[in-house]
Amino acid sequence: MRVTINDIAKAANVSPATVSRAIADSPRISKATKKKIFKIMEEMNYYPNVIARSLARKSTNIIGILVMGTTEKAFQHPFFPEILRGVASVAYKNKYKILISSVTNMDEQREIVDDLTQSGITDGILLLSSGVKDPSITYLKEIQFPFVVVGRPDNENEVNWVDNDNISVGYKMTQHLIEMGCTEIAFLGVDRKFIVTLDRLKGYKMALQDNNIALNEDLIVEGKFVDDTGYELMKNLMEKGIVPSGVIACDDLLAFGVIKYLNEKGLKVPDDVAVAGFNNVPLSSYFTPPLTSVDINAFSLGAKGFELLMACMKSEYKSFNRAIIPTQLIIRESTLKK
Amino acid sequence: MRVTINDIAKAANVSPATVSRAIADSPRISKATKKKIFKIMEEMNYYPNVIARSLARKSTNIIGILVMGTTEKAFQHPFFPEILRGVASVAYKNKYKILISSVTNMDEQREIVDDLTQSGITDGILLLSSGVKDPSITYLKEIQFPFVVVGRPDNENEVNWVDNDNISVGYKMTQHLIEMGCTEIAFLGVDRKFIVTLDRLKGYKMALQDNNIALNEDLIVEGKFVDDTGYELMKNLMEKGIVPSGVIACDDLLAFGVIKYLNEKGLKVPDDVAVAGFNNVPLSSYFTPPLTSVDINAFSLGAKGFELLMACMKSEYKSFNRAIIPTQLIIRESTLKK
DNA sequence: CTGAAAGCGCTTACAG
DNA sequence: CTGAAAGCGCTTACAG
Repeated sequence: MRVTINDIAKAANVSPATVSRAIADSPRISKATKKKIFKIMEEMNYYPNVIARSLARKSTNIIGILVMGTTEKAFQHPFFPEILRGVASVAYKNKYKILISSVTNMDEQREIVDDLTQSGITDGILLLSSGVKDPSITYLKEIQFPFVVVGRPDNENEVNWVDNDNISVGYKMTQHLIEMGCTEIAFLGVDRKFIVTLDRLKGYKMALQDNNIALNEDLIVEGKFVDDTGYELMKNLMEKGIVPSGVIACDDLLAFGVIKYLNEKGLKVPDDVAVAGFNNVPLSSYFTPPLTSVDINAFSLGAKGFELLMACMKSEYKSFNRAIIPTQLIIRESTLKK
Repeated sequence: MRVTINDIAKAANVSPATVSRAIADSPRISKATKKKIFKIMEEMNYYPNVIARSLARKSTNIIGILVMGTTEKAFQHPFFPEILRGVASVAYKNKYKILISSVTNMDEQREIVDDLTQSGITDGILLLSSGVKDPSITYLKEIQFPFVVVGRPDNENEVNWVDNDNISVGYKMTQHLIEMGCTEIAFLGVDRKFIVTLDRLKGYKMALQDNNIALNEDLIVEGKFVDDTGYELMKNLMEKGIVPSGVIACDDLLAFGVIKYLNEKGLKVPDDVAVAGFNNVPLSSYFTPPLTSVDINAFSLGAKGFELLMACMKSEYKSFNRAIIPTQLIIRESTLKK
């Protein structure tokens, strides 16, 4: 049998209440008593049962993370583990545990959100997805359950969220390509289900405008966001007879496919076509040529997201907080035209 | 206030015990009573409190996953999310939840294992690491806590584990390179802390022997397993004046670095040097040239790992089970010498 | 087929 | 500074 708080109480000649208070380091217990209790706990190898504690406290110190993996590739994207590392690092320091669920579609997500919130297992939820019109967000707001979205949601003023400034991210990259002399810049991988891609596109458009470059809708290509379909997207574009001088892909993985296709067509990157991605995956620096990208600081997204969630779980005052994580444009050979 | 089993009992004019049994679909409750109870549960929007249930049942239906991320890069490796997907998929079907912890060293791992096992939060543990002389394994065996290791541990006959046959994996790849005409084959990324690298090395040696190729210890290079240090490892090797005709790297990430270095030195892959990796990361097919690798079926590793763990948590009969997940050699241009 | 009661292992308002 | 008691919301052996 495992040793309980009652065993400790008996051995220490105090009440279970006193042991409980000693563990919680209550100022109402004398130092001497605490010391005695801790000694006995040590000797008897006592560990508090967190389930019992959770039931009594009506709080578990567990948060749920929902990873929306629309495709396998999305889930394999290195930026998820990075966000997770960020969350875990802050959570660990604050004695929180992390329950993880990966979901493949919105319906499944709603089901899991339902379970996680109603079963009493989690104190708060972190949504790693920023789907447009996300039903989970509506629901979580409705039941007033603490949650934070990593990724700006569409109702941004009524939700706690953390994200990069993706408009600025798109702007910076476009500006960079323009400075490299590109005028016909294709923008690949716009996925209307993901706000992040729409924001980056918005930044792209703004940069063109600021540089008096006319917008050519043909250069904007919809497609999956995080996937390895860059090859096909580029192929489709060029088979329409369009050969841009620069290509911005919404994710590095797409950019790799783009470069592969260009290589096959005998076009040189960056001299014939400059190519850039976003999210700065670890391999971008090893690609041939090394890929220009934007580091989104996924670790910080996760860490900050958890901080917001903690605030949200603790505070009795309702508010909607947001946090913007800075990004860095990482210029590599793939856009450095001679 | 949330609605409890007692509220349902009152509304249905039965005892809480009956409601509890109805939820558990006990055959001892009449169909009529069940129907009445379910209807009321629905109406009152009742969800069982899993914490209370866990306390009463002394079992939580939560498993803990420990990801050993010795380096950031290791954690970012696409094969972790893939394993996780596999675990999650089977866990979800069986109504298990997943608690995830990432640890950066063995001491931290022990601490977390301690917490996870003693606090009563998890019913079983999945270790995603196969460190040599892992203290957590020793401990888990000692306290007889249900656990499974993904990756063959050194005391393989006293532990439940799932893994690929990494000796065979190393053998297959080496054999392939030999068939491509390579005789001087370098083997990069042997990390004595990771059994998987030692096993692959063993397969390499066996293949050489079977083909009557003398082992040249200079061609075996120790290094980090999952990291982007391939460039340096290859550089060190060649600066000793060694130019192999084939290179096998213990992970695709290393192989990418190797190819980058070879490119810089003006050596053609595969014609001058054939290069292969392991683990078949998503980008391997997009690399220039596309990289020969071995698919380890990470999803299956995870799924099977969880199955073993379930068996281990449920069975009253002690046994040590293992599962071997098949692998596929994926031959791409990087080793296809003309 | 159903219920009363004890129990899971904690916490905490109340009382002293 | 400490304790007795009630309570968190379930489950289950026992009894009928």
